[in-house]
Amino acid sequence: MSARSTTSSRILDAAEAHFAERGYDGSSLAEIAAAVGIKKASLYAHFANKDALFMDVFRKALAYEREAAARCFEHEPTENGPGSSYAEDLIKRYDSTQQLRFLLRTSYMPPEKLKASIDEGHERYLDQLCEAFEARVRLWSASLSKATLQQYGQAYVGIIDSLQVKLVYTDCEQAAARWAVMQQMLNAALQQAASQEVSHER
Amino acid sequence: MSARSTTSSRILDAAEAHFAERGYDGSSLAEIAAAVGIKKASLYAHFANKDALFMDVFRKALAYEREAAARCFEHEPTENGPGSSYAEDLIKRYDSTQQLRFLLRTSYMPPEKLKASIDEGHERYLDQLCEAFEARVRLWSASLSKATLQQYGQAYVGIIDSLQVKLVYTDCEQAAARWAVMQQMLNAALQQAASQEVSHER
Amino acid sequence: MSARSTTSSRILDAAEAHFAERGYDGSSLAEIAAAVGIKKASLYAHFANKDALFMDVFRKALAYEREAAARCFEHEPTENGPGSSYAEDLIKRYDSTQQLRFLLRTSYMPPEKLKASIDEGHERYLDQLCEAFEARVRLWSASLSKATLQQYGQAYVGIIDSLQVKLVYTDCEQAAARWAVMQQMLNAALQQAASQEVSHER
Amino acid sequence: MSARSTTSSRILDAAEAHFAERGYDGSSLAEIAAAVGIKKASLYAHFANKDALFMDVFRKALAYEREAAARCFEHEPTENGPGSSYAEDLIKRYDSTQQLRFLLRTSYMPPEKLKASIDEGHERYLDQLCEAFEARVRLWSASLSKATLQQYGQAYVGIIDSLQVKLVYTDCEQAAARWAVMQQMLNAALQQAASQEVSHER
DNA sequence: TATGAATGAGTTTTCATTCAT
DNA sequence: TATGAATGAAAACTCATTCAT
Repeated sequence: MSARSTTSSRILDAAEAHFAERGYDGSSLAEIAAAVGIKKASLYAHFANKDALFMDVFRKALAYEREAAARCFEHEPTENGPGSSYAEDLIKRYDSTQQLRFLLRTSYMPPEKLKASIDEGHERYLDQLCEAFEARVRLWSASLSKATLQQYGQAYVGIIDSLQVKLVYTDCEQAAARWAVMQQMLNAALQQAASQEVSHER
Repeated sequence: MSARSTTSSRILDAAEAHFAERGYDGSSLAEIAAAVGIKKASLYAHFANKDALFMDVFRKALAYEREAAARCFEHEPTENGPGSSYAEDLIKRYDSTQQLRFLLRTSYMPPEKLKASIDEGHERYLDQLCEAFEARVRLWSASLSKATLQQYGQAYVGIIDSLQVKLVYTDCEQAAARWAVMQQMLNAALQQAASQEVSHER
Repeated sequence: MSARSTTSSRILDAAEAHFAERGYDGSSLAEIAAAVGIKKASLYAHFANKDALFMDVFRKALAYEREAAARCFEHEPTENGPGSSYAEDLIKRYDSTQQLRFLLRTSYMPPEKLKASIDEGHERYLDQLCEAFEARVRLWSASLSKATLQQYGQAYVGIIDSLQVKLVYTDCEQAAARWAVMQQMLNAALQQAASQEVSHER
Repeated sequence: MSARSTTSSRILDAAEAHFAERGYDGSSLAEIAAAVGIKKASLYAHFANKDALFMDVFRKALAYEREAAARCFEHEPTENGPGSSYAEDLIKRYDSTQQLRFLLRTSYMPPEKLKASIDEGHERYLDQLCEAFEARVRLWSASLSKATLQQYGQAYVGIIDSLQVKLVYTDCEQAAARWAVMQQMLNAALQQAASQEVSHER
């Protein structure tokens, strides 16, 4: 019924798990097929080749993450600190850690021959994040300069970076702890910046 | 005459470069040997096998990084914010990026079968960092509670994480920019904490 | 259609020939594949690895030999000396020398890492031989003691040993000659034993 | 002091052990060297190459066995059955089993490229055995025909074959048991032959 | 006499991929 | 859609041998 047959999506899941845990080079199609319960040759009835399978997994993971981010920023209550919805959602979505782990690993250490397409996708994600954050900050304080906004956009992405690293390689409790401190720092700094810029304006 | 023969250290360098760029699975001994200018069988006169070579590269890189960190914290001028020496040194040592890239990649995505030893080494590094930072903070403000200290130790490690990520996957200018904001946030938050704890004490 | 595909059984044959002539260590999968007319990677579509192939050849050869022995002892005419059918069949089956040579070589000089399984199989074969011979002797003369029976069972196995050695490493004519003398000796001794035990009984 | 330096003879011993247990192909010079406590390259200061080392071990083992046989037959008491001294000596010399195992393995499954020289040596040994036995039988009963003598020479060699197999692949107790029965059979048959030939002569 | 380093040839095994069925 | 069989390429590793020291 669905556009993608059950087998295809089971392959995507198994592939994601293997790629997340062992990377592109460390994952073999035979093992992925075995995890699905089919034979290696059968994979080719669903995907053109290993690269295509990998890129499908990547596109799916990236799309999911971008949509999650978009949703978070869209509905973020104004009383929360800017970007906190997404950060907290990231921690709450601990069950999708496999996908996140895949995404991180792939974004930062893409297989050489797929680097170009992956980098492009990853950058679009970071830009989206940056822009969404800046938009929230602008709502929160209209007075900040373009340069300052960008600066804090970068800082936010840095915090998300460190959060994801903690989340994926440690656990969600430690990630939550890290977020608590990071958020505090971020907000303190933003307030300071806002007050300074206001005084500057005069 | 030197402890490590020239060929052995050239192998270590070439291996580090390959492992950093392509990971354990993506690197082939044939290519590493070719980069050194020897035949692949000759590698086995210097290293027992691929794992041993990899672990030697890891140990060397880890030892270097830990020494660099130790040196930075030891000589850190008190007027600087805690942990800034190492953060700035990290950015300055951009030439050693290959080693750092290897270290990061390996620490966060170790080859499955070497995971145990690598994790152990990596944790020692993080602990060292955490402790050194806490010691600096204690010098800077003796009044902070144990819990607060630990919290900020974790935050510092998070900042170093995000710095390393930026450094390795973008460039040193953007890393410097990220550090500028991160440092500002960190110090603002630390001052806030210090003043709160003092008021608490009373 | 057949239980074993044509290619698989051709591999078994070629492997048997190589293992028989050069032993486990002296045989290379590349040569076996070449003898079959396939590429060495194709072997792995039929057998998990060299050990599995070797053990399959061993099991096949052992099963064949045990069945041949069982058949001989089952239909042995009572007028023949005990065990003569199998001994003579061994010599007649000169065409299956390759299998026999493989079996002997493997039983007495198993590759170290497969020694356990091979020893087990070989011992079952020797036990079968011993028991079958003892049963025939019992038919021939009911009066012999258990101990004497066992003794001659061992002697028979010894004769089969020496016969096989001669058969495999010289030729069937010399083996036939050896059997002639051995048989004469065996029967003479058996008669002597029978007469002694009878006199003992009284 | 001795013609062969201590190291050389230790190499011969280690090589014999390895070749006896694992065969020519299964033994590596590196392991032999390690067993001696020297490095692989050092072997070449003592032996031209693997083949030469192997042949030296073979020659030594063969010479030892031929001398042992010669000595046994020379001093064999006339009251013993012909060939019994050597058979019993074989069993008594259980400590030299390693050498015997090497000799058997090598004689019956020589490495292809050394087959010619080895076969030649082995045949000389068998001929010696045969002739020595025939000479003893002739002493024991002058009346046997040339053909009969040869026949029993072959039978004796067959018995020695089966004895060696038992000795090397089982243990000396079982070999002794086998010899007991075999000897009984041999002597019974010889007496029968002698009486027949005598009656024939008339 | 001993050895560290190097190497060509060869080993088993894995892998992604193809193709007829 | 699934698979058994086949394969070229490449992987890690071993081995006997050489040579300068």
